Amino acid sequence: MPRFLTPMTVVTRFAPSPTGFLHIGGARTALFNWLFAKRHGGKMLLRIEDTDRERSTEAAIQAIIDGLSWLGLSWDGDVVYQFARAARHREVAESLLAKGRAYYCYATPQELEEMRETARREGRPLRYDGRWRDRDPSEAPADVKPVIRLKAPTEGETVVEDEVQGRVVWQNKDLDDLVLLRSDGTPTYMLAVVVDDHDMNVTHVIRGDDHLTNAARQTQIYQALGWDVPKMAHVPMILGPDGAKLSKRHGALGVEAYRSMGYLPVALRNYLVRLGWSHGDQEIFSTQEMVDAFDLKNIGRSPSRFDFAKLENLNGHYMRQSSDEELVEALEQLLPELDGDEHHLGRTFTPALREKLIAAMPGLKERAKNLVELLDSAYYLYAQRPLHLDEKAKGLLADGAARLNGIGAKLAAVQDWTAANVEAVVREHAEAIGAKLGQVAQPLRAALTGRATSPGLFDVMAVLGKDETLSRLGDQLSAAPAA
RNA sequence: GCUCCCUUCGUCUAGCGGUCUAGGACGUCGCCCUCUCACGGCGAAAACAGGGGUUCGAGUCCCCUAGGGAGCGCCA
Repeated sequence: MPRFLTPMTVVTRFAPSPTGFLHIGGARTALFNWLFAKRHGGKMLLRIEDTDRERSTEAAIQAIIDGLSWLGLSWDGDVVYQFARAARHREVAESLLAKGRAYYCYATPQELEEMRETARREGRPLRYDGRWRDRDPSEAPADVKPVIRLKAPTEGETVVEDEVQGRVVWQNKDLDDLVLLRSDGTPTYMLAVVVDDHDMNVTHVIRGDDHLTNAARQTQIYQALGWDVPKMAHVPMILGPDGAKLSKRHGALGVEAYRSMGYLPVALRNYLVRLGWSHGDQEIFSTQEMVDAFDLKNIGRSPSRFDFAKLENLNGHYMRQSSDEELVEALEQLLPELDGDEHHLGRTFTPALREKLIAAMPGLKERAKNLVELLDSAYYLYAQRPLHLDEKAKGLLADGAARLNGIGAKLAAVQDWTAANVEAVVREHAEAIGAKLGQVAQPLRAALTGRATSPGLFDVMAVLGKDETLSRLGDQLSAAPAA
């Protein structure tokens, strides 16, 4: 049946190895796979590559799943655990053996190490020399358990038509006979990926370009098996801010770290999608817009650096865009993740505080770049009297307390405590003493919030309420030396 | 060492041979708004790694050099 009558369903997969957290590069790879699948009405599968039994951990699997969930990247069907498919992998390796496309190799690890060492010393390529490729099995040492190696072509070339990198060509003489099955009968990554991608009907392999060389070797396995090679797209890596490889030491954080730093998933997605991919001059993408616009063609081929400043900017944008309720909700969810609890907020907000937060949120969200800052900037809402003033606030008050003389009584006379009404009183007071509004507003802000910056002063007073405002004012003025 | 990939403002990028005196965004700086800080508005500085070709014409194509990156495991 012609292909155009049976449109191929796009199937992508995200295939992390559970040896650590979901780092930022992996998160972007997952995002790209997810977007591509969504764009084409296909599916994204999740496969955990846990064939390295030594290094795979349950905690890492959980971290990956949590990270994807937090980012809002859902996968289709059940999670596939690669190790569980070992029998199938072995079967495929043996079928290759039967077809004469693979062979037993009895070289020991020590032997291999010597081989590499010699090659290194003599400046030759570090490749397996094929010493068991055509050797008669009767020569096999009885005490060595063999591995199965692919009998790779020695002439001609292997070509990968990459959706991002273009046509990439290797000379077969440069590629050696890779191990398919270890001596303990478990599959290597190289074999497992090919078999799993094939069995899972994966149509598009989108992954980091650290796999580009692997793509050539995997192509050889596909060819030996007589299977179709899926389309491949190798996306450039994300480097640290200094251009160096992202390592544990700088920048290589798990996505949960970004959550703890107060970034919104929607902002991280937007930041990540523009790292390596572009759509003309567009910078801001709703999730739907990303899905509609995403393609492989516009993924660049050069590596990019991670830039916190831009992430912050985007995060600020999405915070301003969020509803007040959503932000209070997000703050509450962040509470358990903050180190220490310097403000004794506990793990949830009291109903009264929640109400104040929502009321003050329009002014607060304009001023914060992440949720941690947002919570901190709301200090004046949950601070206990008497307020602890920071250095700048102390300075403002020391300088301007005198200009506040008498303002308490005027404010106490306000009947209907609204932002507009208190503003009128404060302006009047400033005028009466011959001061500019700022000269009164700043010390007042210091007294009421403990900080030199805050949302608009009259909004602050309105949210605080008359009693609390007057009490805080009284605390600071009575504590200050008489002017 | 060998193989492969990459190289436009500080950063992310637009550019798909002429419309490029190279555009946008973040960041930086200045001005405006203003009770502070933000937000918002306006404006500025800021890049085609270097060298050879090809072409009437090159940021765009080819080659070399330099600089980055990846891989070369019975890790994934």
